[in-house]
Amino acid sequence: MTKGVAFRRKTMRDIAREARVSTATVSRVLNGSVPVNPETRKRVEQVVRKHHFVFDSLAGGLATRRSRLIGLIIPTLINSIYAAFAQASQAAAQSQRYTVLLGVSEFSPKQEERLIEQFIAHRVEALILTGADRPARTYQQMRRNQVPFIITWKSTGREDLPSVSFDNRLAAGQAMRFLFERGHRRIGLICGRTEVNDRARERREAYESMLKEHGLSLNPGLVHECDFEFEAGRRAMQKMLSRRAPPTAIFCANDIQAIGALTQCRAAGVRVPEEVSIIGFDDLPISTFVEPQLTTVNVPAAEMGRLAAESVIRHLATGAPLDSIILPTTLVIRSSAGALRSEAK
Amino acid sequence: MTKGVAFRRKTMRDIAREARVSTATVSRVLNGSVPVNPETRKRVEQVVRKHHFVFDSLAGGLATRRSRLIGLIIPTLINSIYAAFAQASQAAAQSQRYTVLLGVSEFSPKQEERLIEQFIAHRVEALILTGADRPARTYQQMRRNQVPFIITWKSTGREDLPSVSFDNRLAAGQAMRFLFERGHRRIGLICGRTEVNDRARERREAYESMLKEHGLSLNPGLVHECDFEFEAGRRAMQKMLSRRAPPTAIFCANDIQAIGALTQCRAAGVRVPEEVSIIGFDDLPISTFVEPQLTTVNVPAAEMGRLAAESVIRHLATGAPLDSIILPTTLVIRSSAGALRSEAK
DNA sequence: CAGCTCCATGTAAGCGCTTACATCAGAATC
DNA sequence: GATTCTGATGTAAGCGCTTACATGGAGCTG
Repeated sequence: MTKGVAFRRKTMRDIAREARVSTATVSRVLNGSVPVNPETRKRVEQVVRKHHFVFDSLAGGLATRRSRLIGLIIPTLINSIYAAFAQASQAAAQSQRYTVLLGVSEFSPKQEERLIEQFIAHRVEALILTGADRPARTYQQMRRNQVPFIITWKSTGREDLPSVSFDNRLAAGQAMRFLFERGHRRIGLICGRTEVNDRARERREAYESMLKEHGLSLNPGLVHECDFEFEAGRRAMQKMLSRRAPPTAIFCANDIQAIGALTQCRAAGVRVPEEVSIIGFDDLPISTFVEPQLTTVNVPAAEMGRLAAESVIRHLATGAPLDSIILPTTLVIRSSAGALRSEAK
Repeated sequence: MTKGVAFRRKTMRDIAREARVSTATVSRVLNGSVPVNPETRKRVEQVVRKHHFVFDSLAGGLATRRSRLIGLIIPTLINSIYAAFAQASQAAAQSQRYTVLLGVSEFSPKQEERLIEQFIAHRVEALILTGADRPARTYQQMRRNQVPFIITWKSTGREDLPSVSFDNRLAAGQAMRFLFERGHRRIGLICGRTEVNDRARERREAYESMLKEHGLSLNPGLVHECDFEFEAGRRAMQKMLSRRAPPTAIFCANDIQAIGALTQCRAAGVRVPEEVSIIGFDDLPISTFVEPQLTTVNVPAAEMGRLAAESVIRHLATGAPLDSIILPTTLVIRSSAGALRSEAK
């Protein structure tokens, strides 16, 4: 592996020497910005190819103050809805010759802050973030360093916090409305941990305010916050079912937990949707491959990822302001939720 | 956003001036390598904090020829087994102060090659790759640029292609052996596209050679290659079931397709495992949340991701050779596969 | 007290690019 | 033929770090 002499990659200087031009000309050929005599160009290109010259983005970035790097920070990849989002972002960035730095915060603001600082040190040109919930210090850090950022998965409604998202409240409302319209009143909620997840918080708020709207009081025993794991959803459902008056419907603020809940019903011999309706959130591909098929709220994860990257790149290229986008969500009615049966209440 | 004057981040020079030391001393304080007088150190640290100085990795990398960047290239994030792998890699890199460049190749060697070149331009210190199937040119490109790489998800058995993986053949063999031991002889295979996926190829080879070992001839109608989608698995199963003599067992080379297959059985009223046994591969979290629970081969995705990153970083730090690791896999017996019933044959 | 060590710090030359500015040959103008 | 213009190219000063080497003062030694 190690040669006798220290290894040195070819530099533009080497290319320049061999092509008998200056490094400036090599740079011009490579960037194709300024016109270069076709003969010279050809000569340079030949030498570049001959030596498999690879441009040094570190040096280039240092000189131009443009790294062609974008930072993407998500809370987890385990929930495949974020994976779909990340993949779409990466693809969009890639297609514009940007490279993605990936950070997984694991729902920890500390961890996220560390990632952001690290990414800024690497001179990312922009950041794509999940949710808006972070200390003011973190926002200052980005502003101070003039790093544009865009928030995803949560619509901020604030000029100074541009976002590409859907409306979590509205989306959760679609699910809850469905249940109310079908006659359900004793409705449980299973959702993510609201103290570290503002998307879950908004969905929970929608749940609570819809209850209030219908003159129902909040029953804390009907609300379970837990991790994004099938097993957590299952356990939450188990607790709900063991109540003297179990809910007739459950709104799960994500499909992972919904599938956990569904599984528990099956294990407990509780029929879905006859005895209890379950409604999910995300519309994961798996949701049509469980029994019964999951009624859920479709969220445009991939589109959001793509748009976030495109929008931030457009901003970098044109200086156009980063404005917020709100994408629609749709309730996908399948079989896991239905009308309240008389015998259930 | 835009100030009157062009924005300039604080540089080490600014810090040096204000702390009345040279940039060399600032650098020494920041890196903590060379001893610095405690008073001087404190003074510098104060100024650093006061101005929220952020180190410039581009400049630092240019000077040291070490970017603290690692490239991670996977075929997809949609199959959550790769997501788990990627997340573990990222976490391990993060914990050693490395940053991950993420590339998703979508099973395209062209795309992968582009990513690799781009990553080399960004001066990644190492690459973590999926599978060993790529043109010699791509390997040359990495070697020419002295970028160490490690192959994952496939054990190469070659010194010059270090890998952190499990043995796909062995693992697939575990599944097949289980079926043989339970009396199955007409066994179908559903797997990924072997022309773009050498992991799938190895699993298919194991399937074929186990058939041969048992004196069985390969029936092409019993083999389906398709994408990593539930729906693709479902369709493949549909075709199998519509045969005049459907297989009594199916080996699915990944859980996604296995779950698709399972779903199709349910839809077609074919009981699993009574009428047909289904065995998966990956042991995704979802596999215990489907009905019946999936018998599958557990692969150490997260551990592999972590080890790949750690091993490559150790190599960078110590120069220790990158040697290959083979991790064990285990067959997890649940309910979707069972003994051949007499009436089935 | 000359000579030596040792430690903390400074000096300055890069790292591999970009780009403002200078240069220069040839074409065009008068 | 002198002047001006134009287009292609070169020159060289950075970009913000690191680090080999130089420096200089303090503390020892004999």
